[in-house]
Amino acid sequence: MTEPSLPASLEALLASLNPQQREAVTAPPGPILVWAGPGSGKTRVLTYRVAYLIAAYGVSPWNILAVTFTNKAAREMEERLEQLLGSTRASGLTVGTFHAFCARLLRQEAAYHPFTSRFVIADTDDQRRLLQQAMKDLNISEAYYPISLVHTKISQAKNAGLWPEDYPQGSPRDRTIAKIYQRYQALLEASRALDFDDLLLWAVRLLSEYPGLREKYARRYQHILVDEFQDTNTLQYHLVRLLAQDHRRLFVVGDMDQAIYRWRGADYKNLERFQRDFPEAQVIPLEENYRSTQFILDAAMGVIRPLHRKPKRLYTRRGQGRRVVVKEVRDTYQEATYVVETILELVRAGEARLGDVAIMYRTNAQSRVLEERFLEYRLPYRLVGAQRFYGRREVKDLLAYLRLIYNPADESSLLRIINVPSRGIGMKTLAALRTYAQRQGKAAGEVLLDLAHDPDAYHAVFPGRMHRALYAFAVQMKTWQEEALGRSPLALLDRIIEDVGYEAYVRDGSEEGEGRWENVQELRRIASEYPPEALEAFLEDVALVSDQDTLENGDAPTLLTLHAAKGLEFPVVFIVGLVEGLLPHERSMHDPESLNEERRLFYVGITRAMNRLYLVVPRTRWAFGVPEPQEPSRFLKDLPMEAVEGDLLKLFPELRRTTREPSSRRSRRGSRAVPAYRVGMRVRHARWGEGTVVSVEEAGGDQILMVAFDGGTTKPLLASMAPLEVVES
DNA sequence: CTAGGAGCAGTTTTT
DNA sequence: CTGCTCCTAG
Repeated sequence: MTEPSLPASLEALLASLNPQQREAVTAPPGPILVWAGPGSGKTRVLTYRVAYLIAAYGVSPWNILAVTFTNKAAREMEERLEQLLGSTRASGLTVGTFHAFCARLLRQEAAYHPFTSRFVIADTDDQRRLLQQAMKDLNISEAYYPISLVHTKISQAKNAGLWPEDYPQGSPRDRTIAKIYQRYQALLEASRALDFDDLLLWAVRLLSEYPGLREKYARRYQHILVDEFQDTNTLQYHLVRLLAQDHRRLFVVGDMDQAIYRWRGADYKNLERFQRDFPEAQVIPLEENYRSTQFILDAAMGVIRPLHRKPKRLYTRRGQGRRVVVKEVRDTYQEATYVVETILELVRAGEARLGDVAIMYRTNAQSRVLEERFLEYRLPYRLVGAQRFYGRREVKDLLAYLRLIYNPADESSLLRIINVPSRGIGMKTLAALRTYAQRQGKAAGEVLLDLAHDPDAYHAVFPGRMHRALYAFAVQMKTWQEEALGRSPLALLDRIIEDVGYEAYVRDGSEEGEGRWENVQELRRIASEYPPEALEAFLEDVALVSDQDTLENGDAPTLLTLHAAKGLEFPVVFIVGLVEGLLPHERSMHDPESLNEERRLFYVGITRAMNRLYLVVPRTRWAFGVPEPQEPSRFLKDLPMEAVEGDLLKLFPELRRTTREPSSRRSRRGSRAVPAYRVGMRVRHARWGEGTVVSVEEAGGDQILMVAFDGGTTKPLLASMAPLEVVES
């Protein structure tokens, strides 16, 4: 490509970037890896990069694919580009999550897979249901193979790109899981449903198996950009590589320290894989932080420090700012009170508005106590979490109706609502229907449609009472399906609510019933945003909503998990429940890699804060109604004392001594830090000469090393004390 | 077939 | 303390 000529508007835009950002935005098309620290303006860089490609190189938006981590991020990028380029020049761009992109591809290319374009996306509930069914079919006991375990195993296999026939057959257990996996896939296929992982798995299969198809997409997407690359999984990486391997115009942005989705198959090693597959890639770091004040960055560096050989540098020009507050409280109730009272103080002092504040926690369950306190104080709040809404029974019921109308083969939706509200179709009737359907090789929903069409033919199949109950429902279903064409999702929804008497069913006079009815209204509101004929889009969107997508604008504090906080920023951040067992979570404590991930999660939380950061430690937590004493999180010990005020020393009296020791690891800032030693490193000792580190044991913030010196002796050494330097890492 | 009660098990993070 | 499954009586 020739040297681009720039419109004046773009010149001005580039002038607003720092040199590293500008380098990333204007780098000649090719493989590019941007190492973006927190708050370094990576969203801006991504957006401007797209704008630059369009404006400077004349690339058509049609030829650009940008993969974002959430739908919200996709929407924001589109809006920003429209502002930058005008809606005409920005239109035609493909932006979205991996899942959304794959779903679109699979609808487009229905000829290449067995699902037809009218497939539904199986959510976690559906997956459980189908797994249950699969195991029942195979006579496998849930006692030995808990659904959750089987689900995890299968999901992991899929995310590694393994089909049932590829599943490792090592142990008897593996063979059993492979069998379940196979049956589960068959059930999905019969329901014309794909689970979340299938979207990726099938997309990658089609692109790998059909070179023509791959070329078609690779030719269309001449430029590919991927955000949050450290959290891509193997399949996603394959997908990107399939599309970019020829033209190699692949722009990825990532930060290993923010890798927090290993548990769902993400692998930050994809960053290394990328550099191996695209050795000519230009690597551009974004180092300056524009978000946080220095004390907050110091805290972040302290926490992430043990994961690095070399200390990580994060710097800002925003000044030191206020110290990070560490607060010890008696229990989670006092914790909630502290959070609310502190917010009120900040607001009263004019230091923050309600909407500036975020409260982050490790597990969703922790939000409850906080919510209660907000209600008590009559303070508004925003709760982030898609499951919170879309997981509700009434919402799932109504969506199941819509899904069934869209795809009558959708067995789990049928099972869900065929007797909700109850219409006399019980276990017996249902069993008869399913047995018959199975014998006919049809889906139960399709049998029902047929029954509605020709009831007389079924008198021999279903005895009197059964026939009547099934027929009544079948007719409704058929009517809805005929009406679905040309109707808007909202109109259809209203029709269903009306026909089945869903309002009376939900509003049983209780307060809870009113709450559920409100949820129905909220679902109607969401549906109302879709035009006629948009049932498919509506169903797909609600299936793929991310937590962040539910974050609305408004002047109220935000409650969210640390995972959901990724990519966001807030002037004031509280991180609550900083105790052993929650952060790090007890289920992550026994595996070093998971433990590191918990540490990164804390790092992500800290780096969301712009001006004020509060870390709260409740010393008691109620588990199953019983008080449990809590130990403060081990990660707090890594906070640099100078950046912190409050109860840190009260929580860890032993830190007091350590600070005074000039030779200790946590010595004064600015003095040479002791490196984090790792097995295999080459080191030089003042007395013993060079050697290799053969083992490392973490010990109270220090390391005990065994070093095999080249002279033949092996010595134990304390990292902070020994006159050691690293020769080669 | 439904409703209601007793008894039970269980808490990570999410597309 | 919850939310679920299982069981029994109408």
